[in-house]
Amino acid sequence: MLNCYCKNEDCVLCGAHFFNGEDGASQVCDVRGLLSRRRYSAGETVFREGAPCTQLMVLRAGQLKLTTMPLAGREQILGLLVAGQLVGFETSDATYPYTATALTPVDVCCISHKNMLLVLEENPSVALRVIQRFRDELVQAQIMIRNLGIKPAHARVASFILSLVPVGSDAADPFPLVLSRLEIAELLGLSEETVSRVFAEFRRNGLIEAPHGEVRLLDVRRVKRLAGMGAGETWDGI
Amino acid sequence: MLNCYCKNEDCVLCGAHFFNGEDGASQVCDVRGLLSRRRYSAGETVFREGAPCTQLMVLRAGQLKLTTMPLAGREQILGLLVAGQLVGFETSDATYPYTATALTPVDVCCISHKNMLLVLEENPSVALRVIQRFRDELVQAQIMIRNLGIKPAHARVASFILSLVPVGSDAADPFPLVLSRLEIAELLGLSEETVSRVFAEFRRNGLIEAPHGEVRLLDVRRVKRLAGMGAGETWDGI
DNA sequence: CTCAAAAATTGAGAATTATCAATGTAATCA
DNA sequence: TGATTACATTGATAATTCTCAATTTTTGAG
Repeated sequence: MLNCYCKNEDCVLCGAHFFNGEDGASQVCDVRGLLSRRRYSAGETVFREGAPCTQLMVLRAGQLKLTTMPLAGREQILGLLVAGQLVGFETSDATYPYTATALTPVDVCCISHKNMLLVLEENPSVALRVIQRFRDELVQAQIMIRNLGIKPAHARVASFILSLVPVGSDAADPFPLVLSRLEIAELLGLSEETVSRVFAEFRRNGLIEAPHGEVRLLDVRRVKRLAGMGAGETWDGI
Repeated sequence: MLNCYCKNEDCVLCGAHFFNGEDGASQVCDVRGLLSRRRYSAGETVFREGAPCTQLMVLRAGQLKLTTMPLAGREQILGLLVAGQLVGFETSDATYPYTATALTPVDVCCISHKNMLLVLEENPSVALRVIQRFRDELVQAQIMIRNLGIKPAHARVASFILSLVPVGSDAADPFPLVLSRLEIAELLGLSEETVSRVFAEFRRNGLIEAPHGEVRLLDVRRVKRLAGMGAGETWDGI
């Protein structure tokens, strides 16, 4: 039995998956007391860029957006976090390098860096999991770099829409869209108006339906083709 | 005494800094036999995107660029690696997610993933170091995202030039530029011509000198101001 | 339910950047 | 050295995207 708040199997800190040894349930997690749980409602700031960073958090439920200080009025969303991801790892200057804001109601497990070090030192498998999470985030960031660097507006929006499709769901089912047009723009490095226009164009061309707060893919093939499209390839020939 | 190829103190795998315990030199690294060393000359491909990924490498000397498969003719450089950084960590599908090319003569220490796992399991402090490296790379990637997302061409080029200044050197000293204009363009998400024009403009305005293969900052203040500049701020008013 | 506020859409014109094309310059090799 | 090739610069034009402004739609409060 696991002495911590988390229930599901693949919590980085305390899921059975992580703390149990090769032989199944024989090893037991003992991080009760090290963990605390917090909840935030949609729109709340979880932490602000520059604030002291002393806790590592595991996102248990909900979605977060990470943003930097606006530069010349514009904000840039650095990434979105979903359940299972880590945030707030120790920095060289012990301050958060970005602001985290809840996009939906959010549930996090917190552990102080000091305690996290103890856990890591005693549980090599946890360290491996943590490394794996960071690697995944790095891969995500590299995908963003690629998108921002070479893709024109339609392709960015198409990629973004595809990235929203929940894993294991039928691509034809509608899915929720928690970001506003402005937030999508901030994520994709575009203006709000450009995002709106691309959505309109996709709708006109029968690629998607986009009632408020959700999206439905009508033509996955074409959206995928657009998403992979680099600059210079024609749009309406597809 | 350390039984491995690496000599300097902060090698992730075998530097004294990493393997020795709190009490100094009492713990000894024993990774001889696990490590192999490889060298590449400038322009050589270290590994190619999609190739089987079985080794973790520590860049000992030189610089690497990481690129993805060109999309519609354009390549995107995902990042540059300098001495001390890790590359080739295990992926979910056991293939490299990008191509690594030597920009200068390069020297790497290699270790198989299997052996790396052993090292990580036995040396928690190595795991912490590895996590730290990944976090640093993630921070780097986020800086790139911010640059690509919100900065106009001049600001990107200015940031790039500033990022080249070797740490601890006088900012007024010239420093080498190993990337071609095209490579800079691929890194910054611009066209080769735009990069060339911005360099020309910087030169005309007395901000830099840029003889072949190197750069020298003539007016650090103004370059810094430009680097921080977002879209919409005027350029020639500075 | 109605009104006020916020978000999304649409249009027109301006700014930035890309593309195409030509020319200049530097490095390389026989 | 001269020829060849790659790299860099510059100009003219086109495409993309942004900005500003005006509407329309949606949301939430009372």
